Amino acid sequence: MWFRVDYHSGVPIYEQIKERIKEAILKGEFDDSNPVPSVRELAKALGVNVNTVVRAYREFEMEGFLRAQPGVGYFVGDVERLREKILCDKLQQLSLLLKELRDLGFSKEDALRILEDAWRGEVR
Amino acid sequence: MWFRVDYHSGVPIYEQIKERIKEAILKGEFDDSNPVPSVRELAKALGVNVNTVVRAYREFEMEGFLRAQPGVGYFVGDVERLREKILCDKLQQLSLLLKELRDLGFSKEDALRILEDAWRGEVR
DNA sequence: TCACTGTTATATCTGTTATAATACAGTTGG
DNA sequence: CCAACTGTATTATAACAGATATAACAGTGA
Repeated sequence: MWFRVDYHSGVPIYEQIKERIKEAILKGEFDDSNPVPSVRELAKALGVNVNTVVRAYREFEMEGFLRAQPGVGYFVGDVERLREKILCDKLQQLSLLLKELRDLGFSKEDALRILEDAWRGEVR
Repeated sequence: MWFRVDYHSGVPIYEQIKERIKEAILKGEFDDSNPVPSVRELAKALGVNVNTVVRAYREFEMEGFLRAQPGVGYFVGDVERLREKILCDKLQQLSLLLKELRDLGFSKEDALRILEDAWRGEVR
């Protein structure tokens, strides 16, 4: 498997799985020749219980980003919608965070400098 | 009391207390004539157990933002250090968030617009 | 048929959160 | 001194979430 779970991070395992699967979907790492791992396969590879993977996948399915096909497997849903949802969430976070910084006395000019730095860094 | 705990938010009560006390300290609402409420007083006012308030105060003390004086009460610690620590944490969040937005294909120009909006809004 | 797939259910263990009830010791003002 | 506050400590209990173990059932496809 391309990642490991961290038992000491305080973050629930099923949340970690959702996060990693989400990243992989966004990077377009899944297709017909390289499908989402089955619940048993992923559980075995990560050394966790099947139910834990099931929970992660089912929550993801309810959010519309995975489709379950009983007897066959899980498949990626609407990637573009996933991207838009994440973008929307992060924009809200950004707006909130900036207001907090402003209230803490942070200057707009310094915030601008951090923004420039972010776009200066290399793209993954 | 100037706030209430939310039993249905999923956020532990002691965390809610820490957050509210932190905000009050930052706003300079505590001094000799208006000290931090005693553990029993706050517990009674919020309708929660003393131990829950104790946990909140003790964790805050270990972070250096409250000083316990047995027999007397709790007092605010180094407010400026608290402000700096929070600022540092939020700047890290900002940097991370901006890089994520960039990787999601968000444009620097749109980010700039959100930044302008944040500093345009009213100050608390 | 066989070996996969997802689905469902039950029971159990663990750690965290919160409560309740005491008890002890330090501080302060009358 | 004493009463009424403070913080501190301990023990027991309950509730809940997270994760596990185990098992069974049904759909798919080579």
